[in-house]
Amino acid sequence: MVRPIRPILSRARICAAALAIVDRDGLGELSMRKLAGELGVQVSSLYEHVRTKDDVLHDVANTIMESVDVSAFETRDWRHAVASWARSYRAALAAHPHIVPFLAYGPARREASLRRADAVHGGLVGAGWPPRYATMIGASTKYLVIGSAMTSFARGFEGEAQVYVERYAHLMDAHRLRDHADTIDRDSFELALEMFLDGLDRLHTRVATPQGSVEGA
Amino acid sequence: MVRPIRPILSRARICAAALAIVDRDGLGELSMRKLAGELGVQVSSLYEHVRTKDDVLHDVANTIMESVDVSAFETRDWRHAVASWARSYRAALAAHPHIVPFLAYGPARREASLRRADAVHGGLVGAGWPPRYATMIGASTKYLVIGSAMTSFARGFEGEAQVYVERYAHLMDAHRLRDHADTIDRDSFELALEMFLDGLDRLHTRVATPQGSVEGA
DNA sequence: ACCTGAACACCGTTCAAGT
DNA sequence: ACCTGAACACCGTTCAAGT
Repeated sequence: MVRPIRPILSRARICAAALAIVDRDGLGELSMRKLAGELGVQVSSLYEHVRTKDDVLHDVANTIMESVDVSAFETRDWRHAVASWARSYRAALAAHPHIVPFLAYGPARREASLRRADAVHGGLVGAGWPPRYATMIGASTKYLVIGSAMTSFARGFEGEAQVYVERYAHLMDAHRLRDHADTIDRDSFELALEMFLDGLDRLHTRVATPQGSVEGA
Repeated sequence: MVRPIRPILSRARICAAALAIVDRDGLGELSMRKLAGELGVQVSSLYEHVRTKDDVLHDVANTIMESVDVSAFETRDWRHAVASWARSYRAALAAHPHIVPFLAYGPARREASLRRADAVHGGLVGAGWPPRYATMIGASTKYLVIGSAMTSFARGFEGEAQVYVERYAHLMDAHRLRDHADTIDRDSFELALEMFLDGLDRLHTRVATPQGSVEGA
């Protein structure tokens, strides 16, 4: 292998390669040695650019979180904003199911997450929600998205489906079953979101301050 | 060390010791060697009783899931049943926060989980919900519990809190902050649950079959 | 500055051997 | 049946050394 004049490695290249491995092989299959191998480099070279494996995963998680769209909070339609944020959030996780456990587990001190949280909170307060409720609505919505992502994407990598396949093998094949599970998951998420928003709608008329009024921090 | 006449090890003892380590040191700190060490035994002895480390963790997860109370579904008050199931479920996870990532990630083919799922589904159908809605309500509630457990218990082991502590060190100490975070999490969970149930209440009057009528499987 | 090669202290799991 | 001790093929991370 020819020694390159310019550096092979960079933080961004390492992050991209790590995401590719996680997406392809799963979170448990990511190792620094494999990562180095795919980049055509020795393991220890990675440590010139990243502090630790955890560091790499945080980078990956940050990248994914950056694709979550919170722009709808710039309007005053809080209901639509929460719904579109939640759907965008869920879609971002669905695009990289294998990393969800890390993303959900790790503390939310990732920059991208904090910035999104600010947008959500600000948007809700701007729409008349008291700050305390804005915080709770943000947290609740996150629960729904994370919970949905965890339980639905976790399924199917191994388990559950097989149980039903064995039991009802004559009824439907695995492929149809997987599609069915995906539909149930999406529908359940949408139902929860709609019911939650319906409930909030009625609460809003009781607790919201008139729009435009100033709220204490 | 004296060689005992009767067996030292058993599946139950291994499971109990594993849970103790996970609760005390965290999921990442559980290793077969440490487990063996605490049981006063060599690593390889464990493999006489369990097939794999994953096997041990599934046992632990099953134990925890067995403490979830679904007895409220024996009544016809579906709203109270869902609420008390959700709270019991969340409490069970709160009692063993470190294992939540495993519990949430692993496919739900654990026996205890499946039996609970049956009780929930049956109870909702008995209360007049069409089977399709019963499935979705069960899934949605699970999302909320898992999401709440993941995001709230994940925080605090490292991260987030520290950020605020550094920033607002003069405002409050870490202890008060942790309490505050716990309160926010509980309140957010309760808000989401109430709003969800409020939404469902109105839906119920539109889609439910008269109680006592027979539903197709 | 960037990468190498060897080493350290760990893993989960297996297996022949002892009692 | 139950446990031991050694081994295998892995980990993440460090560090002196090369260019």
